[in-house]
Amino acid sequence: MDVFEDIKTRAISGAFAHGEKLRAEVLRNDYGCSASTVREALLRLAALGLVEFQEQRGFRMPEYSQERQHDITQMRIMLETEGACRSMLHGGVAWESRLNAAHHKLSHIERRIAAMGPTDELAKLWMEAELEFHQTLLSACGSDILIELHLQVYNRYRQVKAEYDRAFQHVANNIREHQAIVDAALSGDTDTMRQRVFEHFERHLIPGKPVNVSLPEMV
Amino acid sequence: MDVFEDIKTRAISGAFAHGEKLRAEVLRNDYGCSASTVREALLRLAALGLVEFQEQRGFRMPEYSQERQHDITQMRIMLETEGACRSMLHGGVAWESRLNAAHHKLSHIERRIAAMGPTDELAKLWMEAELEFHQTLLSACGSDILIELHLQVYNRYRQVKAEYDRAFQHVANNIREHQAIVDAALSGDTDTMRQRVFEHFERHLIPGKPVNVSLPEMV
DNA sequence: TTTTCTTGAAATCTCGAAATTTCTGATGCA
DNA sequence: TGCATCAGAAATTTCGAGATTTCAAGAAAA
Repeated sequence: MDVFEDIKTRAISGAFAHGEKLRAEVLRNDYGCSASTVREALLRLAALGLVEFQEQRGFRMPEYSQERQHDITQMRIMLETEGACRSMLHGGVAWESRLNAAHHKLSHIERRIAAMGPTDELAKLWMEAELEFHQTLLSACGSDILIELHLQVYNRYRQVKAEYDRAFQHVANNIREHQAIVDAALSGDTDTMRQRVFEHFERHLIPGKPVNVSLPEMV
Repeated sequence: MDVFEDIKTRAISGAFAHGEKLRAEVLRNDYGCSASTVREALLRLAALGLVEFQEQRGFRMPEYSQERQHDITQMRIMLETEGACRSMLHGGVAWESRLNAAHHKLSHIERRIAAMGPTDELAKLWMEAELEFHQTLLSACGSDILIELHLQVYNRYRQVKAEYDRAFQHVANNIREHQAIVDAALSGDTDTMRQRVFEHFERHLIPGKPVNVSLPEMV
């Protein structure tokens, strides 16, 4: 079993509480490996910002704060706006159809959740499809590093919103907003895309707090 | 000695060649510690993108390519533009004076290098002062995550440009461009800042390749 | 010659124990 | 009581050895 990947999944999907201490000696029991192996995984997660590390004081999950959520959301807006707009310019029809496919898969799952409520199985599928949709959005941007930084920020966002996600009360909005993003992609108008990406994230910002300043004004 | 910090410094300052293999059993000799400790440091560096890691195949330095340089430069432009403009809006006089101080220190070192050539001692001071200047530029932006991602990208940039830096042929341009950025900060005009940040990095881009699209056009 | 297999060496990864540091809370003193 | 000190316990970090995997060179087969 891949200890790193599994702990990462748990850290992102809310299996650990905000601020919870993560002890290698404890986690090893879940994997039947040594504490050193767990420690190695935790160090890598720390470098990605999913876990906090203090020398001689071990590991713990980041604390929740509204400011952190705002900050991460803001960064997602910035990276996804830039990535989506670049994809629109360079992606061509191949990208548009991949985006359409990713959206189709995601919206299918979201509609099932809206209809029958969120089972564990559906929640897992949703997590995968949601990431895939947003990654597809950026996939034709031509910048490896933009994609890499986005994944880092995306994971932190998921971690912060894990509790919120579990309720799936946003699912109706999500369906609409994702559709609006796909429409913008097909329209070819980057200003519209900017607006749609912003609207998708708007409710996770602290109202009134300033957002991006080097991007054109929104709202 | 802090193995992680020291290997990081070496990886950034060009002590290892592009593509060079990094073996824990070899590096341990430089620090008098066990291979596990070195391995731990390398894993953390890999998570930051300063070293590449392949399972069962160890660690190596990233290969150089013009595309990688362009990509990283582009990301620096994006993050520093955004961070500098936000700092201008929220930083106030305290930020302006810190920026001035950081620039004064940096330009002092750069003038000495221009006059007497780059000694090892001056090169080390320059590395520190250059980072401090650019971090000060972003320091009042109000976004922890923007600052963190910028540091990651900055380090990769330094790594890619380590050879180029050593010659210090750009030092005259640098003095002028840093001054121009400070002037823009004091002018209060964010459009000017955008332009000045872009000009500072322009020569590290691949000519003709598209840059940011969600930011206003430049050049 | 080219390809596949074998085999020994080298590199990587995992492990549990030992060394070090931090935490806890009990004791003594003002 | 309030504060400092000092064990003992617990947690963290380091270590070198052993297990596993990859790499490389030569032999065998096509």
